[in-house]
Amino acid sequence: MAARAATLTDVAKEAGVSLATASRALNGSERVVRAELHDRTLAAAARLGYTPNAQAQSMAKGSTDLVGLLVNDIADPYFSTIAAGLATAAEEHGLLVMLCSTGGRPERELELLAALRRQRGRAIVLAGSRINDRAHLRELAAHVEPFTASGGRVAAISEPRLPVDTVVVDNRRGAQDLAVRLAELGYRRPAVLTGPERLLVSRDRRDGFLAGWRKSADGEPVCAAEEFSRDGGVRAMHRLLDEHPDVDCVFAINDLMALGAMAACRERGVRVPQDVAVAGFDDIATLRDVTPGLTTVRLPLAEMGRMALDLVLGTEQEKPRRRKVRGEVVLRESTPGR
Amino acid sequence: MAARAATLTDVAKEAGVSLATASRALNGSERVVRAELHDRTLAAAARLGYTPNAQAQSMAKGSTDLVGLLVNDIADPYFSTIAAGLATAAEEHGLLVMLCSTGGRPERELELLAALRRQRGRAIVLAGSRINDRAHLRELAAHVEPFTASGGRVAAISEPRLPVDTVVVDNRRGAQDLAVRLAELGYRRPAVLTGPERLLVSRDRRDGFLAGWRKSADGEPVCAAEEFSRDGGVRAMHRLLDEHPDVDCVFAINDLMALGAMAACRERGVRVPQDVAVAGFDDIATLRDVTPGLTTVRLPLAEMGRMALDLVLGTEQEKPRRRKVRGEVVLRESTPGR
DNA sequence: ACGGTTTCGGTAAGCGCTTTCCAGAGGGGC
DNA sequence: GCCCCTCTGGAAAGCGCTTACCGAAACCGT
Repeated sequence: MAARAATLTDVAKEAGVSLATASRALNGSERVVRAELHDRTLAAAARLGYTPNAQAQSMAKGSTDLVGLLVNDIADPYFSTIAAGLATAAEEHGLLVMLCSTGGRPERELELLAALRRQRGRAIVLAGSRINDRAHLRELAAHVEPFTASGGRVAAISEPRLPVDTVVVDNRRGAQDLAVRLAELGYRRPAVLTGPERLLVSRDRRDGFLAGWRKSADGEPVCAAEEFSRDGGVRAMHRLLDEHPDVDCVFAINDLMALGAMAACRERGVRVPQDVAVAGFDDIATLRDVTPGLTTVRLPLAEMGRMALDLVLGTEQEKPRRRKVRGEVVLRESTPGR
Repeated sequence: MAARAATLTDVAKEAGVSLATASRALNGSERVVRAELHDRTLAAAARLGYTPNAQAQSMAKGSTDLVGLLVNDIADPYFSTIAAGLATAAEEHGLLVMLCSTGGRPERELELLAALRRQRGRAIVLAGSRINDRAHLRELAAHVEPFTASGGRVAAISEPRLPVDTVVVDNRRGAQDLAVRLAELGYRRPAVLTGPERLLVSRDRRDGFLAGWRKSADGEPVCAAEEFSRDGGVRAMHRLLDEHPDVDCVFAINDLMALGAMAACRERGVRVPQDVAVAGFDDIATLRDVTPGLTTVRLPLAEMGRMALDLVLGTEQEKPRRRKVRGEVVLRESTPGR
């Protein structure tokens, strides 16, 4: 049971070669080992069920093949799609991903960042939304700085608040485009279902929507803030319908909230889209088949994961790079127009 | 830039204490260090931005706080929900999760298992569906055996095909229960949309359904096999409607395929549930709001992740343990009955 | 006051690898 | 026949930590 795992020393002994030779035959590459010894070593390794100890290897080499990924919630399709994209890219580079879920808790984000730092990964990707909190941002930066200073690389997928390479989602612009389209479709009494104020995504999307709307139509959108989730969408929509039963279209800050909003409408017998139109943001794949088809702003989520890995693996630049990602409005049946 | 990260030796020097003292003050716990030296060390560490090197620590200690999780596809809500459950449990134990996505490719599964083994994690959880392939199963076992032999722990979430602790999903039973309920609801011309034959989940659910059906009604269900995904569901449903336009209810082997099936119906103007009823399996959270509400078999996915971690962290038993998970039929509007 | 027991720093031996450096063997050119 | 070079194996020095083990100092009871 607790028989120690076979070590390289064991293999060397078993094969009757030196430690150095065993290492070269099994893992190293530069130096050539005579065919006979080579085979003998491999045979011995197989016999003992030897697997190199990655920890020891990376200590000796001074580098790892780990990259860390920090997300808000891995069960959220937004993040799991990003993670999948990043994982695919990581595979191509022979890297292993350490995926950590913060649950949106800032303290936990710091803890996990520290843990990732301890692991001495080659790079870390921060995929959660930044929150509007100077103190937390400072602490984050305090972790990031020494990591990058000692050769680690960090990238973020979110708002460009950290001095690191960032895949910036143009949330304002996407929401603005959507607002313009909705106004063009003839809606006149809009509402916005937002997440918590401190979440930058939420703020940016709302502000973008407001800006777009003001540009193209009269009437100020009403807002309802709730938790950033399906259930938050339900609650926000109920409140909205209580307080402003006359709205004719609703922009939910993400698809999950939009889903909740539609569910709330169903509960009350409010018809979508006849009585009220609904739109979301993200274009979550599993939600492309809801009925009525949900109008949304498509984000290339998997691609964003890949981009972040590219940034973090590319050669370091003087200044943090910014890769902008634009969302594309996708009109579906939930907003047929008036 | 590439200035080496601060090491414990640096800290010790900076604080004017010995390496041992620094180690004890910062990481070790047993031995007490006089308050003055303790503070001096912490101050020095802070000044240098020191972070312990987890690799070195675990080499020295001979144990890690890593647990590996192998899934088929992290973008699939089935797996991401399991992953989230396991991650939550891992957090409570202070463990870090290395999440790897195999993409359903058996070779990749082996590669990743080897990689995880190299990392010398404390435990590994295999969450993919087993496939019906003796050779592959043997290779898998060949990796698992030496890992467990040297003190590593392994658990699986799937079919009990591997000699390791397993969270067994009673797929047959769940599908059988569903078949019985559908028969009771008065359906008479059933069909099954399955995934690839080699996937055990797929086979078990289909066989369970067939068994349940035969028990409770006449008429043999027709089957259509396709890829295990939303798009597979679309294709399977189209084929089914071409070849057997008279089916009155369809059981798709998972919710994603069911979603595809519903989409296919919509494309053709076939009404769900009036013309054909649809049911799925898993009860994916994001799909609970599709319309019509999808009848399905609920699996406690997050809980399963947690159970797997418990198994793998619990004390080792002589025999592999099996924790059975039953699915619970949830009837919704997609199967109102005839 | 003295042996025995704590208490607490420090020294050094690993943990499992990689890699530098050295040495011996063999080969080629003159 | 000798020197120099190439080729390949092995010895050993780390990589950054933890943790026996040792020894000095402080403290106890008698």
